[in-house]
Amino acid sequence: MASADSLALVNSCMCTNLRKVSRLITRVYDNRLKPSGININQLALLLTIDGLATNGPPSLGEIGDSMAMDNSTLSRNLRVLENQGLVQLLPDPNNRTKKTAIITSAGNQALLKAFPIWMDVQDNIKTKLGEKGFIELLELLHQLEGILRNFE
Amino acid sequence: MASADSLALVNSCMCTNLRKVSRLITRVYDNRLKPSGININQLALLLTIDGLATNGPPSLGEIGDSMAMDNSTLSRNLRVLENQGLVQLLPDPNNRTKKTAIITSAGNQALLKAFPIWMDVQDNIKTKLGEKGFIELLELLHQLEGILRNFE
DNA sequence: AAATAAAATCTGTAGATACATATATTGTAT
DNA sequence: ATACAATATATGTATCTACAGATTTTATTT
Repeated sequence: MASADSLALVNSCMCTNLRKVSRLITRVYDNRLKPSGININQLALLLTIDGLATNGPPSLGEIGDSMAMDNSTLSRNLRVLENQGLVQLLPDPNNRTKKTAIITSAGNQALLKAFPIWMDVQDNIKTKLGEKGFIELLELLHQLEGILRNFE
Repeated sequence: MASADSLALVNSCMCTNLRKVSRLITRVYDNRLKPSGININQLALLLTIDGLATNGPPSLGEIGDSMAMDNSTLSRNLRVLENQGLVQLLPDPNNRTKKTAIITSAGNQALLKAFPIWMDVQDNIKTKLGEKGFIELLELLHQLEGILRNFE
């Protein structure tokens, strides 16, 4: 290829940039969340389960849809939380192919311990990026998410 | 927690959103790139190696820095490319602790095969998001990258 | 009612990610 | 020149990611 242009190319790739920033920001959040015993992925899982629980415990499918996470990935990620005693997986009484997830009291404790740390990191980034840029970035990510969810 | 708020919370988390969109966009790119034999991570690696090669083959450390990828991760990702015969890892003659990476002819062929596909997906997303939004998003990601690289 | 299709979850396999630690080399201080 | 510190890469371990295919149950068709 053309050596000189390759860096400019990869620097303009939406996918590569998202992956890179995703790596960077995950390290920052995970590092800060360490004292809480859970990482940002596990925090997001717990919050999603909690958020979807208004009409009974959500099924794995619902959780996976909400997080845009492959069901096989979700299955294994929930296994980790289950082994840590933070969630419990129960069969759906109305449909034996389905399984539902509920947060244990230990899970709720982890959530409460992680929350203020999350808030602190989030605010820190918001300050550094500026409120306007922060909101703009979230909005663009939501737009892109919609596009990618219906990509051909 | 407060069930109703949890979804709003996770929906406003910069890290969670970046991770989610990163999953989604990686699936789209990887799916399209399948005929080329390499995925978007491998394409980014090859382009970075190529881009850094202006003054001789780059060391693993340089590549990892450029991609904001942990060196242990990079080491394993390069192993995959090496096993596929797309890159070659050579000892640095000036420093025996260092290793440098060069792209093989098979690697260049993969690159040339992947490039038009990459361009097509990239243009497709740019059209759907709008040129303005696309550029804005890239700019905000670059800003955030700078912030995260120097986070305390 | 039996056969077929569809849906939900799990497993096999493979790659991506990073922290902690080990190993080997280079650089520095005494 | 030797001892010590710093640098670069690799390995152990664990988690995250997803495609393909298997299994079980539910829904539909005939």
